[in-house]
Amino acid sequence: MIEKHLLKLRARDEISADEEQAIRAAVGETVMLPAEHTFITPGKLLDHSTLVLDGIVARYKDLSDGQRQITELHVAGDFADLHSFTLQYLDHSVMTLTPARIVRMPHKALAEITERYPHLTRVYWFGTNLDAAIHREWELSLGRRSAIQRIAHLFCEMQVRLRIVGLASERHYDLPLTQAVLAECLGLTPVHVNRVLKELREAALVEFRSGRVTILDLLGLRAMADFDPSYLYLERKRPR
Amino acid sequence: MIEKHLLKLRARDEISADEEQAIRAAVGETVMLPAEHTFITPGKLLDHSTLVLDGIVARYKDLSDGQRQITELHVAGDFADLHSFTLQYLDHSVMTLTPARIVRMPHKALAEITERYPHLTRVYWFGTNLDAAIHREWELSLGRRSAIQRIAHLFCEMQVRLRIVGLASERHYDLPLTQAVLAECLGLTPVHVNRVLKELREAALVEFRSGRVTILDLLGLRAMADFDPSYLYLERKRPR
DNA sequence: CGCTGCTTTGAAGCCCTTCAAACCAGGTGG
DNA sequence: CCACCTGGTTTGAAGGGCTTCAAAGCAGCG
Repeated sequence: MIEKHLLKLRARDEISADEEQAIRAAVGETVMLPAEHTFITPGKLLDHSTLVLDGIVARYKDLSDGQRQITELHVAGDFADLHSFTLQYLDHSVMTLTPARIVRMPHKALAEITERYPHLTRVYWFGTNLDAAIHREWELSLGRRSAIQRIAHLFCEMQVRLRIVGLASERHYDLPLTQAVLAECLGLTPVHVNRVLKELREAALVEFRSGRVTILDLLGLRAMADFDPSYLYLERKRPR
Repeated sequence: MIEKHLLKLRARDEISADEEQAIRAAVGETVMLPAEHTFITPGKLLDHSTLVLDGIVARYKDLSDGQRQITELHVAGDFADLHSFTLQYLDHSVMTLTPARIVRMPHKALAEITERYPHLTRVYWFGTNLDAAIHREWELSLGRRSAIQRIAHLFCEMQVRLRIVGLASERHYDLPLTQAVLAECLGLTPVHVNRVLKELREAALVEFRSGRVTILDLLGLRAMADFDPSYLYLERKRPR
């Protein structure tokens, strides 16, 4: 059930059998959420965090004129809102983009983990810092990368993140999003996303069709995007 | 010495005298850094975090073509890199924009805090999550706000953050940055920042001259920016 | 088989960039 | 005490990347 979450954690640190057991004990029952469903809104007091088992989930912020910016995509194995444990309420919304399976971890259970499992606490603190690192990389994309670079970069990021949890190969993965949703991730209009996808296709770098990404030239795509995966913290520099 | 740091913490949570003492005991000597000095580079293993006492510090990321995006500004009272405690190395650089006074907190000392002061641990975890919230708001600015809105928003944010630590009044604060640095925060060119600053001045919303911000119309400025300070988590919804 | 939501394409326009140069203030040295 | 230098600011003109508006094409589905 939480296998993908464990895969994600173990890609960055050792997780003992004890710790694994603590995690398993902390989560509730599996819940199915429909697509396009906003299940966290800004300012609402929260008493649990949401672990994604399946499907794609987005954090987003709205402007008062209705414009929307997605600030991070979440996939199987991710907590969508682990930061609500310390923040209590969030500054953004969280919604499903596809139908999704989730489990909830009560903040009470998280509090117990922080009392009894100091290493696991640091692993989860690390987890929220990894989300922040992804935010920073998106700031760089939104601020300085061209449209074609932004799209290429997003496809590179998702390939790495999905690969960790066994949902991507070197060349393929499912990403069942519309071009309008991509536009909301990338600070672009749907029309322009469409045009740039065509460019990427014609440059034989990557194809995005019916919710599936096919990478035609991984190195070329990474070069186009100026993609450096180190912000995903998969390299362990030194064991503690 | 760390008074502004305590002001920042106490704006969001209670800090006991014991905890205050623990913080004071954890920091080393005051160090002066010159302006324009990059003191943290990506990938470098770190054994301490940096608390800013004075001056302005920036986190930034570079593209290989030399373009730079500042991902967050830090002011007196902020940790510039508290997240390095769990991350060990960073995905970005950190530099002084002005001469700065800092103190270092060894990760060893932070580790002891996490063992002996569970509440203070959560306060610091909260602190890194607050940085992430600022990153998200900047993603929204970079992705969806116009140039004039971005600048207005940054001035609103800095007014609130500096006010907390006693460095801003309702209408004035020092922000000794060049227009080129603002451009690197906002994903714009220096030329365009200049033009938009003129617009804001002529609209009688805000003036930025010789490193000082004068807000002429706070409500108008906030309306222009679609500024909502709740992402800075100054509202305590419920005591724990 | 027509509806619905998504994708694709075209044409026009604007926001911001690029390139270039003038302006200005503060600091330095003759 | 002014001439000079330097880094930052300001302004102009031209261009381009992305948006806007509009409509056609297309695939899945009841």
